[in-house]
Amino acid sequence: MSEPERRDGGDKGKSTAEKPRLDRQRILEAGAEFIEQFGPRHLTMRRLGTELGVEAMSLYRYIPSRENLLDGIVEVVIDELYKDPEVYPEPRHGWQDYLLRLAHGLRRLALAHPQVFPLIATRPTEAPWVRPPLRSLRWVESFLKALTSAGFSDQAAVDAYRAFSSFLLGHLLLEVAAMGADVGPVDEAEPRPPRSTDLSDYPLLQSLQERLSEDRSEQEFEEALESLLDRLEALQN
Amino acid sequence: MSEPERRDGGDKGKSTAEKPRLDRQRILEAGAEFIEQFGPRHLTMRRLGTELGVEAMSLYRYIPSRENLLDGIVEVVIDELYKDPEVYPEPRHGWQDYLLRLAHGLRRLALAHPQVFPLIATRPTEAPWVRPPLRSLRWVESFLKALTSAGFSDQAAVDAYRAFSSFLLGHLLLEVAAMGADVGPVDEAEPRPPRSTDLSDYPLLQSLQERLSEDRSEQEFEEALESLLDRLEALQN
DNA sequence: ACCTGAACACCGTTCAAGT
DNA sequence: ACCTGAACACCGTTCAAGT
Repeated sequence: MSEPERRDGGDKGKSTAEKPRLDRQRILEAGAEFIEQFGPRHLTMRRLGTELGVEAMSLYRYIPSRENLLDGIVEVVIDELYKDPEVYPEPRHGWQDYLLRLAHGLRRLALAHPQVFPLIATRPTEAPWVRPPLRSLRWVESFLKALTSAGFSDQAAVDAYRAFSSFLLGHLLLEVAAMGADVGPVDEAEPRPPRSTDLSDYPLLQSLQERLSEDRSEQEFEEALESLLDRLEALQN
Repeated sequence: MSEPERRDGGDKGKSTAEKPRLDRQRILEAGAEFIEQFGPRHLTMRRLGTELGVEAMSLYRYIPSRENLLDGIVEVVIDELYKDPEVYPEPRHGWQDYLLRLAHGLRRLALAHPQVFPLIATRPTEAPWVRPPLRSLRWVESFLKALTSAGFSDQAAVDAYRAFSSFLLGHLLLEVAAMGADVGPVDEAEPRPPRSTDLSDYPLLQSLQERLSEDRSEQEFEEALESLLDRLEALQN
């Protein structure tokens, strides 16, 4: 059986990723990638189609609307949390370890997808009590189980869930914003004018600007997280 | 010189808010109102024009682009903070009182503009260290002055500013989200199907659903705020 | 000086038609 | 079964033209 040339494997040297076939998962992944590259504003059914080597209209066989596309992209991205080996779906070394791992996992996810994260933060969830950035029944269940098993009352577990959510949301949204993420244009041409703000009227800002511009996000995160855990510890019975 | 009738004063009794004249401020206020009514997604140059009794093209005499319109709306809304008599631009009864008033003022503002708040939270600011939800050099200066005057070191004041920002952002974004705000459609027709999620696979959620649906946002806010102040107190020298 | 009509390039989405 | 072409209603934005 000589195989002098395989006829399907040939990549023809096209530089972009090939188009193995259209399906929902592939469209969503391409969408996530597109947003990470150009920002949510530029994601268009037509441009995404082009990206996939297909007419925009073809996407409608797999995705009912642009809104649904965005929701799907958010889902596909947060689903990565399940694949993070550092994050356990149930506590193994106590609830603090569980929460630390979960928090760090979400932070890694946010930093890996700074342009998608604002969508994770602001897209409506399936129920008002399914809060970003967890966004899934499965993780909320996991969270509550971890705490109640550790001796938290039902109410305390719920309170902890809420405090944990808003802590993560605030910190991570600000951290990705500082990376230049936004729901906005990201004008390819001019990557945003240096715009050295006029601080003449703000003496304190002037003298503190350097300090304000330092990136302390990691320390901030760790300290606030630790303080949150202390606070939660007080809720435990 | 008899003046039997003045020719410019007549109001003609039109019922809707009059169109006294087109100007930037009026457009921005109309925009804020529009977003609060229909959601950011529905705000269109053309629809806003119609709302103001004018063709969309006329807006371009005052507003260079839709992006600029959104930024202007955000600005106009946060500027309300200056008009809140409960919020002091400089501390009068100590830094804790100052921070409490500032936090409560921002919460009132968020609750008064639940549809605009996500824009306040996610629109890019003029410098990365000007964080939402304060978003203005003037408030950052005010904040830092309040704390340094109270004996905080420069670094501690900056740390406090960051912690305060992310606390507010997380809490308020989640609170307005629970009110049904989103950067999304708000389909007038169906105000979102009750969508009673299937919880059969999540026993804990099932038994805690009632508790999870309770609105405890005020207590949450107060408790987290108090805990934040405690944390900041530890930074003070 | 201020507003408008017409036009351009681009959207999301539908549907009959092609392969 | 899957993709496309043509079409519709709607955008943001520009600009010459009207009053």
